[in-house]
Amino acid sequence: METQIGHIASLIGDPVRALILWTLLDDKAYTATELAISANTSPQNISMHLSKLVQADLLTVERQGRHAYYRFSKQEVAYAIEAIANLVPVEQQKKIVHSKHNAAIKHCRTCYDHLAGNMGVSIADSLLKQAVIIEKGKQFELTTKGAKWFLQLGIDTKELQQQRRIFLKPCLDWTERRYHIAGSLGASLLDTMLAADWVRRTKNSRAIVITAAGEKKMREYFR
Amino acid sequence: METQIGHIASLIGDPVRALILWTLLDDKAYTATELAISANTSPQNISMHLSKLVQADLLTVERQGRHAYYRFSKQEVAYAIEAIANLVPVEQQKKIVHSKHNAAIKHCRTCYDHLAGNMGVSIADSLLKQAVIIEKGKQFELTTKGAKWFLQLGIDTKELQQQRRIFLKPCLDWTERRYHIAGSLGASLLDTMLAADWVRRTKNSRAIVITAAGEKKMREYFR
DNA sequence: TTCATAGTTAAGTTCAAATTGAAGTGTCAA
DNA sequence: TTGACACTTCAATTTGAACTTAACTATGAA
Repeated sequence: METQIGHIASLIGDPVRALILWTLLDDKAYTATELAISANTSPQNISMHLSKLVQADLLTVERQGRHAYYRFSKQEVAYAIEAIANLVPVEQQKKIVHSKHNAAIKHCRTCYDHLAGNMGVSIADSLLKQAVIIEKGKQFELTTKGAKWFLQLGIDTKELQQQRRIFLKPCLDWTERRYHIAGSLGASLLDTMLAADWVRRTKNSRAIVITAAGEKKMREYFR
Repeated sequence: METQIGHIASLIGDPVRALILWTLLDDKAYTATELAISANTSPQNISMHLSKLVQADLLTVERQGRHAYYRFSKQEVAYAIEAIANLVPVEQQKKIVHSKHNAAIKHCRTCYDHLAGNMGVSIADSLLKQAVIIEKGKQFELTTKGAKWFLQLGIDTKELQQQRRIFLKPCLDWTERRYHIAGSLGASLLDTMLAADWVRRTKNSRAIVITAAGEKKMREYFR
């Protein structure tokens, strides 16, 4: 029995696999490529790791066409990971608080040209909280503080406002049923994040993956 | 955070450390040497592993004279290990049942010259169940089947019965408040187990440690 | 004091497991 | 049918962590 426990624990213990499991903690299915990006490793390597996790029945695969979707095989896997997370020494726990928020924004999609899904909604929330934007009636408005905030990211809001396209508007996300930022401002926010490699597009789908570097930066800017 | 989880999991994941943690699961304190014996490795090596576990705050040490007593630093450690144990595939779960019994007999002592404590009581129970011995009034009696059983272990019961010393009697263990096997039969059972390296005496105490090999054998003979 | 024991520390070796590189299978779209 | 893509497999390489050998500290008993 000790042997089996050791085996399971060592599976969770590898840095790459820990990242995989952490990513899957939102209980959604991810493709091998998505996981490779978020764990920052090669496709061959992620494939090797995933097959080990499947063999130990921590994960299951579902194959659809040329994609392989990986997810937890049972809830108990998440429980075990949370129990381990619970052992992380207190000095290092500050990071957990942010990470929990992170976990919530892990799954995200693009809505036409701007960020939607959990992530888009979370970003909109954060910007409202930081008074970068404010709600006016059924619209969003940029504050003067907000203009400076976007300038930090290299986004010139004055220039965007002169374009013909609608500058800023709330967009209702049908999965979240809450608002996120659309319009030219939302689009250039996404462009900036893609350019800075905070997030990457996956081919053939509207899914977006957050890179390791992006996670840090987003914590900084969106709390 | 993922990194921390990976770190903790890899600490649990090492075979030797998994054995240490499994041993400590009864929530008692063990010395380094006791743990070295039950994990079947060298003192230097166990010391290295223990210091890692202490540094990660999974264990705490208490030093008394020249002994170092190790125990879980908090209950959460046991929870995490149980959560991982919970992930062991069903085909391999049969072993758990035995192991739970095992955990129960892990802590044991000697009573004069025979096995007492949890282990002594468990062995007595097993021998009664297997009809190696039977209860007659307030005494134990060896069955003919039992004589053969002891012969398997290389113990000649006929010879023992001719000695002046009392052959077989129940002995009440004050910690367990239940009976175990004393008399010359109990003594030679312990001798045999020591000779076969199923268990070892620790110096300076009445404690007895079960070796890895002993665990297997005892499962075989005592179920 | 001397000797044995419990435990730790440090340097060197060994080995298993992650990674990389190269190549192959199957799917989808032009 | 061709090429791009998603994923996997296999051999070759690298590397990090466990283990070993050796030496040292501290406690306790003769």
